[in-house]
Amino acid sequence: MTDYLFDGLTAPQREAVAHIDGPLLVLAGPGSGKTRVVTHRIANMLRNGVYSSQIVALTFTNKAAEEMRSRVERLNPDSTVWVSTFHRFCARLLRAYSNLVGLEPNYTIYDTSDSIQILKRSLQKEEISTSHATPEKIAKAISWAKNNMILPERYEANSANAISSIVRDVYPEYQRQLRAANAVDFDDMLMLVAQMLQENPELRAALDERFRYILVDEYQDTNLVQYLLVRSLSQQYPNLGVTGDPDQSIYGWRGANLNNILGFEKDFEHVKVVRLEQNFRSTPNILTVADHLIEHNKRRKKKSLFTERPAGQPVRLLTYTNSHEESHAIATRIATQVAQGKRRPRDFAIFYRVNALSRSYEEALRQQGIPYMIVSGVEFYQRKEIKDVLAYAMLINNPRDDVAFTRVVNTPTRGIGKSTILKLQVHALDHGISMMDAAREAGMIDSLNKRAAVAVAKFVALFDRISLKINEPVEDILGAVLTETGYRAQYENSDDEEDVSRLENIDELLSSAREFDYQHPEDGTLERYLEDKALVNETDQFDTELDRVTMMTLHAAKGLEFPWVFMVAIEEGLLPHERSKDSDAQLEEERRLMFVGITRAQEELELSTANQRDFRGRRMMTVPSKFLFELPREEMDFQAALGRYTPPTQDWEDVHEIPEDDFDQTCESGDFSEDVPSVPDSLPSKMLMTAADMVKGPGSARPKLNPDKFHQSMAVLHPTYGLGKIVSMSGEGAKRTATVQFVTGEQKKFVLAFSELRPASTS
DNA sequence: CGTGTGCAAGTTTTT
DNA sequence: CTTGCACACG
Repeated sequence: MTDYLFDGLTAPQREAVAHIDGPLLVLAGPGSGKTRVVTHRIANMLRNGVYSSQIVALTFTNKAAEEMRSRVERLNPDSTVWVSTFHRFCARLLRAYSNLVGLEPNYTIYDTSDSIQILKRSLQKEEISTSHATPEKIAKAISWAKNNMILPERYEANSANAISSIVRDVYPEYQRQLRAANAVDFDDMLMLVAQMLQENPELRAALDERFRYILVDEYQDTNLVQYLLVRSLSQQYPNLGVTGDPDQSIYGWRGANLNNILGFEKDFEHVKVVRLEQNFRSTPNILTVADHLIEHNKRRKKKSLFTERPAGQPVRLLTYTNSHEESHAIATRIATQVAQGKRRPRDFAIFYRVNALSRSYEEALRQQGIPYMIVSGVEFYQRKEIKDVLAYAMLINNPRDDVAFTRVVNTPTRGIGKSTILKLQVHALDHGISMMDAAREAGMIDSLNKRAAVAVAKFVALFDRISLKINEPVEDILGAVLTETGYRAQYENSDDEEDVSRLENIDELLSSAREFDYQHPEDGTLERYLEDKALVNETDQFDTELDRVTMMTLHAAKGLEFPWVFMVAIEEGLLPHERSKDSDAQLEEERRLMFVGITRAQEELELSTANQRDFRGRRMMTVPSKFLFELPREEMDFQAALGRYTPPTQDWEDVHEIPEDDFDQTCESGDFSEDVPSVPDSLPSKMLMTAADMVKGPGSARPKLNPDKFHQSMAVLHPTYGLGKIVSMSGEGAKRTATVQFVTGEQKKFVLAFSELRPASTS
C-alpha cells in the first residue's frame, strides 16, 4: 500500500511525520528535507483529526512562511493552518488585545530607523549626553534588553558598562514615547505579547487551548522572548514541535540563544527527538569538509551527516596573489562554464562575509558580461520616497504617530522649518499630547510667529482633507496623498536621473497597493496594509527564477542552495570577523557561518583567499583564515592559484588549540561586552603585517620590538616557502630567530626582523 | 530654510 | 572607497 505522506521518506523522517502529540525536537542537518517533514507532519495531523485551526506554524522570515504555507496548502487544499512569522503572529494578537498593554488597535509599527528617531528624542528630553555612545548602540542595547524580556523598570545598569547606564536612564522614556505615539518597535511586538500572557493567566490559558499544536522553524535562532512565548502557549497542551540545527545558529548577535535548542529536552517532559542526518543536497566531498570544520565547535549536538549521493569533484581551496585576481578568476571561470553550456548563471553563487566586499566581484562579472544580482540589505521600503509616502499613510492611520508627523509635515517643503517643528514638539511634550494635536493648537502657541502658525494650520487642513479617505481602497488613499500634497509634482518636472527613479519607485508602490486591494476585498484596511508593509523585507522577493549569478552575504545564504558555490575572502579579520574574536562563543558562531556557506553547495565548492586584498580603498596583506586549517586536506584540492601558497600536509590541529572557555558567560552577555571602552583598534594592521614590519614597526618610523607576536608551534606563512610552523625560537629582540618547518618538507631559520614571515593565523 | 561640503566611521540584520 | 551626518553658508 502506498501512502503519499510516508512514501519516499527515510526512517527518521517518517518517525517525525508520524508524531502528533507531545513535544518534538527535530534536529535537522542541512539539506535533510526538513520542510518536507514539517509539511507532511501537518498533513498527518490533519488526517488524524486535529483541526487545522488548532495549528500554528511559526517562522522567522516571510519567505519561509510563504514557502511552508504553499506546501501545506498543496498537501491539504482546504486547510486553514496558520503559518506566520513570529512578528506577524504577535501583531495580530496585539491588535486583538491591545488594551491590555496600553495600545490602541491601530498602533503603528516602527522600523529600526523610526525607532532611532524616537530614541534621539528621548535622549534629548532626558538631557543625556551621548558623547561616548551612538544612538544606534543604545538602540541595540535596548533591543537586547527587550529580547531578554527586561522591562524598563527592571533594567539594571552594569557599572562596568557606560552604555548600560545610559540605557537605564533613557529606556523608560523611550518606552513612554512609543506608547504616547501609539507605536511599537519590532522588539515590543514580541515582548508585549509575552508580557500580556504573563500578566493574564486566563488569556494565556485560552490561547494555549486555541493553539494546541505549535510548530517552530529554525528553533536555534529563537531568543528568550520567543522562547517564553511558545513555552507559555504550551502548558496544558505541550504539543510543541520544533525544528532546527544548532550548527546553523548564526544570529547570536541578535539575541538568539543556543540554549533554547540545546536545552529543549530538559524544558519539556517526554520529548521525542528525531535526528535528520541524511543529506540530500550535497556531494560527499562537500559534506565531509563541512563536517570536519564544524567538529571544531564544542557547543553543539553531535550529528553525523551522511549522503548517498555519488562522489563529486573535490572541494577546492584557491589562494590568489591579490583580490583583483580572485574576482577576475571567478568571473572567468563562470563565463567559461556558461559559454561551454555546462552551467547557467543561476547555478552560481558567491558568498562573502561583509557586503562591502561585493563590489570587486560585481565589477568582474560585469566585465565578463555575466548577469548577476546582489541580495543586499538596501531595502525598497527604506528608500526616502517610499518612506515619505508611507509616512503620510501611517499618520492617517494613527494621527498620534509623531515620527510620521515629523517626517511629512514639511515634505514637500511648505515653510515649516526646523525651529517650528521643534516648538511643536516641545509644546506636545509639555502638554502630553501628540504633535498633530499640538499642530491643531498652533495659533495658541506663543512661541510660534504668525507665518509659521498659518503654515501649520494649512498643513492640518490638508491632512484632514486626505484623512477623509481613510476607508477607501489603499491605492486611492496613496493616490490622494501623492496629488494633494504635491509630492508627485515635485519630482515630475525633473530631468534628474534620481528623481525619475523615485517616480518609478512610487509607481511600484502604487501597484503594490493595488495588488493589496485586490487580494483583500473584505479586510483591505489601511491598518492591515501598513502592517504588511512594516513586516516585509525586500529580500523576500528574491527571485530564484532569474537566470543570474547570485551574490550575497553568508547570513543571507541560509536556507538556500546552489549547484556551484564560491566562498571568497576567507581570511582572518573577515571570517572570522575581526569583531568576533574576543570570545569563543563568537568564534564558534563564525565557524557556523562558514558551515552554513559550505553546506549551501550542491556539487561544486570553491573556497578562496587572496594574499593581498584591496578593501575600503586600502591595500592590505592578509592571513588565511584559521578555519582553513580545520578542513580535511586529503579530501580537498589545494591550489595555489599562482604558486604562492602550498597546502598544509601535516596535522595542524595542535597549532590552534582552543582553550576551554565559559560559553554561558560570553553567550549571554549580548552586545554589552563590545561596548566596554576598549584599547585603540590597532589589531587589523598589526595582524596584516609581515614579521619585518612587526619588529621594526609600521613604516619604520618608530622602531618597535614585537617578538612576542611569534611563538613556538605557531602557523606562519612565507612568500616563497608557503605555509609552515615554528618549531623553535631563539635570541632576543632584533636578533630573535625562528626555525620553521615548512609543509614542503624544508626547514629554514629566519631572523624575524628581516624575514617576510608572517602569522598564518592568529591563535 | 535648503543645499553644499567636510569628516569620521564602516559585520552580520530574519522583523 | 562609500555613506551618513553635522555644520556652515547663501
